[in-house]
Amino acid sequence: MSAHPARTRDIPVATVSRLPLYLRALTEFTARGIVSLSSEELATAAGVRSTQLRKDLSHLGSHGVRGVGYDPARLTEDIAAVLGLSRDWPVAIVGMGNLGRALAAYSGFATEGFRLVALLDHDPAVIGQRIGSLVVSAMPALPELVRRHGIAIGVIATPSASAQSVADAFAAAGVQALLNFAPTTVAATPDVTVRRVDIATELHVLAFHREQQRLADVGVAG
Amino acid sequence: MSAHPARTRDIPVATVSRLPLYLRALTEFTARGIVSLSSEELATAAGVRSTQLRKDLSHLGSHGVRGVGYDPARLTEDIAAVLGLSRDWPVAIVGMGNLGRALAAYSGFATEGFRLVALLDHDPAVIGQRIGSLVVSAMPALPELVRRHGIAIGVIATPSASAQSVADAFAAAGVQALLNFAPTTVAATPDVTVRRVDIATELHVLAFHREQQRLADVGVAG
DNA sequence: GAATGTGAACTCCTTCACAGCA
DNA sequence: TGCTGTGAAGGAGTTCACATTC
Repeated sequence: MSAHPARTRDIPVATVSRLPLYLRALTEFTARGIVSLSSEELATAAGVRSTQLRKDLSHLGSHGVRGVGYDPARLTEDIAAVLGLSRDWPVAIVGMGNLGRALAAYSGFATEGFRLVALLDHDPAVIGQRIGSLVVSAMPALPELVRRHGIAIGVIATPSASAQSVADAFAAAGVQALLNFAPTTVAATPDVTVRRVDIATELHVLAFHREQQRLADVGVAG
Repeated sequence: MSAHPARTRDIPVATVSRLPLYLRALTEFTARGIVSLSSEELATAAGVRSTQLRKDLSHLGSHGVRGVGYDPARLTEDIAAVLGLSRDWPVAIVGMGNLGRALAAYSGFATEGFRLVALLDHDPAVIGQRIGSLVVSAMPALPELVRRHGIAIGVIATPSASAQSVADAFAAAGVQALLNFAPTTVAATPDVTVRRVDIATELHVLAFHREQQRLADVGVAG
């Protein structure tokens, strides 16, 4: 195994999940024509501390200049490379309810290497419908769609009850990266990465924080 | 300050963010008529280790019986109380694009104490439209809506460019818990809790994992 | 005997302090 | 002098091992 300048291995997950933030902030700076940038400026734009940013970048073999700062264009390229954004990432969404349709129309899929190539549902009333430029397929078509388009990422936008069977169907078809919007946990083998976007949980956490604040206020007052 | 059986203070954030998972799993067990439950069973259903579950519950002053297990109904109440779900949480959504509309139709808001009471947008073409049982209001109406409905949680479903100003408007109106769906970081004073749901970031993290896998495979093969 | 509850060890992440370099 | 890059310290969260209780 040879030494590699930007070994993308052993980068902490916490760091990886912040790289997209840096990328976005960098895009804005680049658009404004900025050609040099301090860690302090970039960190502020991304909503983190400058030490955090520098430590994160150190994991990917840094590209700043001491006493000067960073070149936004260069840094953008380096981060994009680590995230694999130079490749093409075909995406499929299963579940064409309100959320699925909103996601299908979501511009975030169109940018940055992600490309929506298939929409699926198991409801015969929805199958065959045209949503945007795609036609909704039936679930049995999944393996063929995965083969044809090289689908790399599967999005689960079904109700909880169907989430596990959809995850299983994706896994069986060879899709090893899943984004689960259903408010439930899905089990998967270790070779499949599952990330959860859980709106109800976020609301609960917010409620907890407000309740804490209220109790603290009452405690001080009483 | 008196000792309190379930001091909801100093519960780790990580624990709080798992409580909703336990709550969901418990709901299913209760629905099935289960009256006793081991930490192992509940943990499996929630997708965590049993030691993790027991440690989490220990932070809220546990209510299990050694050698026996937990009473789902009792545990549900205790967790719901910690999360403040016995209260009513009026929610407002700003931004009636695809995502905002999907969220407005999202059933998760209806359940568990959350109640959608206001929809807002700054586009005159959208203001006055009826979405579900609500009519879209203009942004200047926000303070009045917050007062009238006691809005506790604000949802930001606008494009990135507007996210900060919407966050500021919520804060100025006294809403101190925000859920931000815009793919950007919003700044807020410490008394305002902001949580981010970032779909693009999740996709990026998944892409990174797949890319890692691919590189590892190539490395082994070559 | 069986399962909970928890101090202690361990791992992971963040922040600090400062060495290194233009 | 100014800002990056990083070892070391500190803090947070998870897992382990086992004492505790029914």
